[in-house]
Amino acid sequence: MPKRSANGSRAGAIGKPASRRVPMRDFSRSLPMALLRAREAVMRQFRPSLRRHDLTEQQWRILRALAAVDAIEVTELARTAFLLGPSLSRILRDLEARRLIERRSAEGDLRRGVVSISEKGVKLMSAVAPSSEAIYAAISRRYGTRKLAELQDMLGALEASLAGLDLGDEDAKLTSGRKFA
Amino acid sequence: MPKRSANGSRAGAIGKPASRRVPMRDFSRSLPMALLRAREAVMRQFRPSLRRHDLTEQQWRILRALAAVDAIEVTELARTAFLLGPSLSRILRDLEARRLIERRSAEGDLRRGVVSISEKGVKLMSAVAPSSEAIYAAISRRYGTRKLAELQDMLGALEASLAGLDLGDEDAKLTSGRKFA
DNA sequence: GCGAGATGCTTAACATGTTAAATGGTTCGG
DNA sequence: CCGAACCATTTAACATGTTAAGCATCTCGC
Repeated sequence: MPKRSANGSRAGAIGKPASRRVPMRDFSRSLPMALLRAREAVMRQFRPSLRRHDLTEQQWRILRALAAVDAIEVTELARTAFLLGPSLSRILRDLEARRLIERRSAEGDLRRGVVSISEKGVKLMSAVAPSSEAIYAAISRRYGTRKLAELQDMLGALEASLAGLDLGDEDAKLTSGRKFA
Repeated sequence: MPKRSANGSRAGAIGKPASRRVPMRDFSRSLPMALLRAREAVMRQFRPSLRRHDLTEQQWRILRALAAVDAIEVTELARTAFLLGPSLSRILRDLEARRLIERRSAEGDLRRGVVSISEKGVKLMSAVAPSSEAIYAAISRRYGTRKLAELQDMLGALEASLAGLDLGDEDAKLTSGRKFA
């Protein structure tokens, strides 16, 4: 596909680094990037193990959440496994098809779905958990158990400090002012 | 702690919490979850602002990376913006269609693509950067600037400590190389 | 009871993450 | 030169993230 813009000219319009024109924090100091990179470094360790059991990261999160309780409503599960409704809905459909979970509806409220892990799901967890724990132990050893706990605390504190902050409309003040009541 | 045992729970009846049968770290102490939640808490602040400018998080990452340089090869950009090739390929196609970036191919090697931000892209960045910086400042204020720097350091250290570790085959040792059926 | 609104979940639509395969270009041994 | 191996990027296929709609059910005021 020779779709490229065949711009044979000497990069004419391409000027100097825009960083001089658009003042902006150095990319490497972006907190979201740091969190993303750290998480990816961690997940890279787990993914092959999950993959060998045909589990995605999210499916594993759901099974773990289900394994800790007897049964749980879908909305509550979404909160626990930190998944949005639509994602959870799709994943539950697949996990049910694989018979790793069981569903019914809540008594007295047919809107609510109640989910629980199946025996087959428990067996799968038993197969995965040992290696998962081993990997976690290796990470903890490598990074330092104490430091790891400290990191967890700081992450929790960050989350807590931003809870209910909602800065999302900051630039509304900068640009146009309030649009909504 | 009770040991895991397939104690033949009744079929159909939903048994007791599987946590008794599958020993596993408490879900709330999962490092990947903590990182995910923290990152989401941060990104939740930025997303509305980006959305007002019709930018996704990844598109913004790319523009930021491009703004810091004159031009950059696709592979290098993927590393900088921490995106996989296929994702980057799609996003560049869209950004080019919106004329926010410009592409050409490297002299002497037609395989390599070279990307740079366009004037229009720079203008867009100029429109977004102020609110982005304001949000970042608010987060820093709220969490503590010093603490934030410390967190960044610890995240970097975590990433570094896991670099080249690759525990992915840990459970191959545990399961004796059971083949997938 | 009953109809409007609220609630719980699912579906739709589009963008990205992820792995595998394909495409086009380059390099190098013979 | 020639073709095989290699390299950079893209395309393909499937799963999830994200927002908006859609459906069924429930609640409540009248």
